[in-house]
Amino acid sequence: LSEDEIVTAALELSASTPLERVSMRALAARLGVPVMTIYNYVPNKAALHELVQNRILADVVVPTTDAGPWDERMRVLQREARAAVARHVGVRFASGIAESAEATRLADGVLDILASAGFEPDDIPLAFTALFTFMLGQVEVDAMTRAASADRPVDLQMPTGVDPPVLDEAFEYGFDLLLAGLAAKLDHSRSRSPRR
Amino acid sequence: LSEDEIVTAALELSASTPLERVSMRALAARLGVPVMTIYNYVPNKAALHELVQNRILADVVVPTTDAGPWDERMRVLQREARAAVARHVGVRFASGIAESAEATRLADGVLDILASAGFEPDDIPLAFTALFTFMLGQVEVDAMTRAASADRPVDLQMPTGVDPPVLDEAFEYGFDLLLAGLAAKLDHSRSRSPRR
DNA sequence: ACCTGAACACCGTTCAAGT
DNA sequence: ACCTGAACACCGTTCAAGT
Repeated sequence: LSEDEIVTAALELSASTPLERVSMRALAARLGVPVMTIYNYVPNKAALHELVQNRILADVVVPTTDAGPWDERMRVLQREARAAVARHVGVRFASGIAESAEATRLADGVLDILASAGFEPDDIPLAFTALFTFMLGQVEVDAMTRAASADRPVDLQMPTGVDPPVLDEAFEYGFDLLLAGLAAKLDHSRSRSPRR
Repeated sequence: LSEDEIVTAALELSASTPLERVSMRALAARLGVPVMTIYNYVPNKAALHELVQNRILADVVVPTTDAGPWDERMRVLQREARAAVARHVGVRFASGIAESAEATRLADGVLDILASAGFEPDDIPLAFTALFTFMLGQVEVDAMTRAASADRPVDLQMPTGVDPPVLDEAFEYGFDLLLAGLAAKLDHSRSRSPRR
């Protein structure tokens, strides 16, 4: 038994029940070990969730500076991050998002991209938070949609009938709104102080 | 004892522990009744959460059409909705957001505002989802921040150091990015088909 | 009808005892 | 050292029995 096996088993179980409700007992059963054996590898459930989060985000790469214009790099990064989370059906990040080293790595990636784009130092935390907020909401919306279509075929939680197939498009749409707004701020601040 | 008293007690308890972790037993203790008595008024915990959500959102008003330009009405609505949720420390909306009648009312309000602004029918679900996603993320960010500052004074979950005081500013900033982007789409579609 | 005690089927985690 | 059974202090909810 190893930490890796435990994380893998947790992810497997989270395909059929939300990770937050996978019990240590069920996890142990899956692994074929007594419950308390898990505690030799993982101090508690919160730590397990952090390990799972690290695993999920580990292979999201932050595009290097030479990979294109800042907004394209941002788009790629966010798209990949969202996909990595969405790939695991029962995973949600409601709490403790940045106790994980990988989440910090990605957040730093976003900050680097913003810095390389030339944003005013004052704007960087604001821009970061806007992108972070949207991303968090998107992960939540994705999870809600998956939960809804697991229960009943359709019947989404949005009143009009915003269909699930629209969701990828909606992500791009919303994200583009943010990026376009940020690009406009950048032009504006550049035209006011042309040097640097 | 009444449904109202139960909801009130749940909200009171959620000031010190996250609503999702307020137990029926603790709620009963607070009300000074045996646990099972609650079940005469509320079928289960999920229903209770829905009632709480309705209570919280009930006094958020959707600005009427004569209350100003569409983007200003949208700003007021979202600002008020966020404030209503943020007012209750331990409340989060991760799951089942639109089982509540009040949430549906507000969502319909957003859709009406978008329609009154003159968006193309195809854009409305996308614009709605973008705003909804951001709002959901904001509620989550607010809750995370409150949880973090309850445990330890500072030490936020964002890497750089996005301070809590910045949060209101960040909400306006991100929301403005979305609104500005939407306004631009509106201009664009108007200039292409000038009639209507 | 409305109420509620006891019980059921769960939780995460501590702790002491085993090798 | 590593392992783990038993126990503790909880859960939400069902069910049967009370008025």
